[in-house]
Amino acid sequence: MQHDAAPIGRRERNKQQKLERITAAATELFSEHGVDEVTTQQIADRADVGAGTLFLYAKSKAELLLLVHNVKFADAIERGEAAASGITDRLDALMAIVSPIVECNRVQIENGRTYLRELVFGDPEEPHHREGLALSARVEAAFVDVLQRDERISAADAAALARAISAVMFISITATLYRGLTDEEVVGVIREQVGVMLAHR
Amino acid sequence: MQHDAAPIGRRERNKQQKLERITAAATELFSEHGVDEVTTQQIADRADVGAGTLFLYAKSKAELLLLVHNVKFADAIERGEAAASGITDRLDALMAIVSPIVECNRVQIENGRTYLRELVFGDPEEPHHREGLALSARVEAAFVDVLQRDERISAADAAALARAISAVMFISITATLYRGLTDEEVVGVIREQVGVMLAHR
DNA sequence: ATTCATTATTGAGTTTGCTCAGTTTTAGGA
DNA sequence: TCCTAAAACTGAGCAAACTCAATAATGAAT
Repeated sequence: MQHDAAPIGRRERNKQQKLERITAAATELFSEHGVDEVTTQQIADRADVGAGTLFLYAKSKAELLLLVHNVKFADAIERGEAAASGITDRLDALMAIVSPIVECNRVQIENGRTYLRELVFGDPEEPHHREGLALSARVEAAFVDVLQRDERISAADAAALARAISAVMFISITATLYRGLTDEEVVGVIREQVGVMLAHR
Repeated sequence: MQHDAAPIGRRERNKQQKLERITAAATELFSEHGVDEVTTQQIADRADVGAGTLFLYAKSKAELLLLVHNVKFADAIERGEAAASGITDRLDALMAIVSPIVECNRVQIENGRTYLRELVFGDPEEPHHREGLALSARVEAAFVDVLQRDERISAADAAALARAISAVMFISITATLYRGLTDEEVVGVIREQVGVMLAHR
């Protein structure tokens, strides 16, 4: 055996396994109980690592949530991009991107809110945070793509509009004001605002 | 003496004085060191009350910041409203409301970010939070006022646009991405987005 | 003035995210 | 195989927001 040319020793393999156990533990516990109801100790226990070890793999509990939730966010974006490409109406296409994102951040509403909060307010130097920001950028790029189908909209204007749409989406998903609404109602609130932005264009 | 008809006994007076001491202590310490660098113990000490007493007057450290910062926010809004009323151009008028708000939340950037974060993510049942939300509503109303000067914009559209502008303002002030910008640059970023929203209207 | 129910205050104690000094494990050279 | 430096791991301990059982102050009724 061991015909593996890659420099992967026991050490590297162990690290990888630990990261996987931690990720799995955090994913399960967060989605079952919500991020606020889970202690880092519980995660460490289930991952079978020391309490301190956790923080070698993610610098904070928030980073741990980013690590876990980025996967779901990325999936939602992918679905949205695919859906949008098949829709000609601009507003409908934009909302096809928005919808899965709203949904994915409201499956466990506390987690979604905390995730987005961390994305805006957390430390952007941390690796999982960076990945989350990259995903956000990808969403804006998708908005720009749709907006640019209309050649009357300049690149600069499309970029500004995409930013504004992102801001509206963020607030509509996270604000406590909208906590009681259904996913569809939140999407409706966003659609209304985006619709007005596009009016006469 | 004591020709005061109001039912204000020693008890009520003491409570009022304590609240004032706490408010003063929090205001001074927060603005001098930033909310994250101040402990509730320090505030209690300077206000000359027990550590537990603090939480009878504000349910959390965040509520304490809301209590303190609401005053500055209200002042900024007032100035903005006054300035906007003397400006005919719609975009300029909107930005006259935005500018003081951006400024006031960037005097001590950490406090401004935490304040706005708490406004969106905190417990809206708490009294000082409610007041903050009322101030936010007042800002949106001011936006609506300006937008409604153009009778081609329906009431519903004005309300939707006002919400969107608020969202853009929130993100532009708080996002870590813009941390390095000057106040003027942040205002510029907002102006660009609001300008595009209003284009062709 | 005395009693006493109500309200306000207190600070020691709890919880929990996170740190760090000490220990164990690994890889590779002699 | 043994030695050693570097890397990884650990859990006791720290800090700080917040709680709560015990205590004190208040004011109305007698």
